[in-house]
Amino acid sequence: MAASRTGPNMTQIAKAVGVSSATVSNALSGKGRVSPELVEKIRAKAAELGYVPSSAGRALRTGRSNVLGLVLPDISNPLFPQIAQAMESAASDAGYGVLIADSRGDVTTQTQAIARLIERGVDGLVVIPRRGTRIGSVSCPVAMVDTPSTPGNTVSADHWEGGAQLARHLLDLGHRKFLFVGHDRASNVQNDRIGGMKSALGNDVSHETIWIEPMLRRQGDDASLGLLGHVTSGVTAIAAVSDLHALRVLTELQTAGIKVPEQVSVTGFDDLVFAPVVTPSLTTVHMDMTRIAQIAIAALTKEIEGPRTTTVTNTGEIDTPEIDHKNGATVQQTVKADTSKVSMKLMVRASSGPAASPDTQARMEKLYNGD
Amino acid sequence: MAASRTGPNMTQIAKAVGVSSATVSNALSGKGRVSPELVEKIRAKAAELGYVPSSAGRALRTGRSNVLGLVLPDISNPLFPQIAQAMESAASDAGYGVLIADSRGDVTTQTQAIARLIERGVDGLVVIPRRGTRIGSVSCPVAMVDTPSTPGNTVSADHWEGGAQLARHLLDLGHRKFLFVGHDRASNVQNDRIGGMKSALGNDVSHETIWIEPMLRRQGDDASLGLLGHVTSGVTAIAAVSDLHALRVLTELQTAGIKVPEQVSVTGFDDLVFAPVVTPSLTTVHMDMTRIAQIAIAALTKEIEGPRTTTVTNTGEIDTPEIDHKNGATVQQTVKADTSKVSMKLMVRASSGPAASPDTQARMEKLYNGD
DNA sequence: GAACACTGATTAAACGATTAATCACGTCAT
DNA sequence: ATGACGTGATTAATCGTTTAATCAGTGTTC
Repeated sequence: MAASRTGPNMTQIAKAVGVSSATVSNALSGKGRVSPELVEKIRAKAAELGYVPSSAGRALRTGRSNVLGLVLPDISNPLFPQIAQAMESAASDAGYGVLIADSRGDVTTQTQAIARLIERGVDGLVVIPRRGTRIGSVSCPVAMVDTPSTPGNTVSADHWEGGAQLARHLLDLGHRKFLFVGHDRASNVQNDRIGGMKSALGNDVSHETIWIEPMLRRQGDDASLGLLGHVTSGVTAIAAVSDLHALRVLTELQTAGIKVPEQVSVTGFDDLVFAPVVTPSLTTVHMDMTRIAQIAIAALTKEIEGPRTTTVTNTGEIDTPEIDHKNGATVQQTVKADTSKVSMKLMVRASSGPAASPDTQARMEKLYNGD
Repeated sequence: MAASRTGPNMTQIAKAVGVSSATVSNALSGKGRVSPELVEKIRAKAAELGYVPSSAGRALRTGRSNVLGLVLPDISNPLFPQIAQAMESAASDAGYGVLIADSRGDVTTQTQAIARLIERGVDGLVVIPRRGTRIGSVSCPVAMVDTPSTPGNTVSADHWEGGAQLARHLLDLGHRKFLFVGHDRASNVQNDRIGGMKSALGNDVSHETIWIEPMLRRQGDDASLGLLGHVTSGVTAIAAVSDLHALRVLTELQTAGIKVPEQVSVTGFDDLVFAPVVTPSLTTVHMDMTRIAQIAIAALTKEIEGPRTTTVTNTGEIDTPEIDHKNGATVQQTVKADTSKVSMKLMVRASSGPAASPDTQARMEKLYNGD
């Protein structure tokens, strides 16, 4: 039950062409000194035989697998498809494969998942941490994607500024009484988003925040959020920290007979796949995952291909100046080494509209309640 | 810039304990003949030094990478998280890692993605094909996950039977006029689901099918589905082929002031993450992805670890009888070698209810239209 | 014309784990 | 006592690629 390799290897090509295997290696990689004609001949023979380099052999020799690990907090997160797609694409462009690991929302599992990836020999990790978990020291470069306010973050969307944009949009529409809907107090992302929204509000604006997760835990998964009460007391804008929760809000309001956006505006975050297809389509804030992924991958590959070989062995300089000439291929943008944030994009759709005046509101309410 | 391995290797352990590296290998793998005391000593030393086996070295020698490739039609598919999670989990239990590849909905890209995975040395592939694409011959075992009616399918949910279950549920509630909402005529999955639903209907039941994708192409992405017309003409049950489309239907109806499920029942498929959290919560049909993944992975690992080493070299027997004693670890259920289907589970929630009688319906309609 | 540089190729040694073949040694039966 | 056998370990080859070191030529230069 030995190695079940199918195709030919370098030695076979070498024999077929009549040269040494080193020459084949040099010809195919373009590294050593090989005459142009020979390069062409070797290329042709390799193609003819359907040669596929053995990643195992290469990995063993070079010490690099050209595979990155993607550690996800909870794959069932609806934002995950976007993340995975963007990361896979960026990694693929940079010549890397992506090995996934799901931490199922659990910190212990996350640690195990990371360990498994390391054992598989990944060259680096992209970690989207569970609720701002710190990652213990690992033996390979790590890029964290969380929020700018998380220590150790490498790159992320500027959730705060995205929140501010959204709030300004709602302010412009005349809204002065806000309800923020969060899921989980411990989430850095959610706190940033709500913080950003609050920061844009003036003194004449009132706001309140409710958290879904504790409500569900107390009252069961199908608990009502009691939005009707808030609407009756004058709230005209409900901003959820995710489209998923915005959807919950939207349908709860619609079932209660409240018109969106005529009576209440509803907004979300993330621009999930369903945001444009619901009625009314959801005003939300879009993350440029493609760019985030590019930056994360670029930061990682730079560190992998750069000088600092292992963990923290060398104490001295941290600067890595002379390595930007070789990767003129994929990501052109400058990549801030330390931590960078990518701005979000407001997507104005149909679920946000002018604030109803208190009069209008009272009238409509009467219409619906008193039949 | 040589290999940047961090930890110790077998030779170092061997030296530290005072034995040969072969003994270390045997001790850690439990394969050769090593005295129990020595095994313990080697184990201890390995743990002490923090030994992590080199997957590259092992892969090179054994010819197996212990990595599987997961080829997805379109990562942005909202069902993908479930798939990826289930596959990762099943693969991980079987000792395999999962390398992802996105084909971005394109057949050419899919071929390239598969090629990249092969180059990375995957031991097998799980392919969720784009619209029943046939996979060209590849040099490693492949498990296809599509529909039972697709040739070459390995395992899938029994979409047909799931559709039948759902239709029976709606029939039991008294519905006699159905509207099916599909997205794309070319999808095997969607055809199976609709076919299954139709198969359960009797002669006294009328039904019609609309397809979203052509409508969007003609009228733009925010096109209305014109559901109001169907409802006016007596449809009481609208069954979409996916929760995503069911959500579209639901919110369009709600916006039009039609009560769900009082006037119209709405159902979906897939039990996507938002299905339980919208109001009314969505009646849908759940896929047992965990089981599907287990079967797919088991089929794959069986073929990988089994006798048939490469592609189609041997013409004779396809039976592989004597290899079921060694995998008594993870998946206990018997795995049908050829093609197997996993039954779906009806999730009855709030969006489906008793059919309104024609009278009731007319009355409610009057109430809403004539105010 | 001899030292020298340059070019285009080869040699051989890794990388780390696995494993068939072998060996030393003690036990046991004949 | 001698050959057979079993046990616990070692030896050495192998997987396929990369690369530093080396080498044989061919011009070049003073």
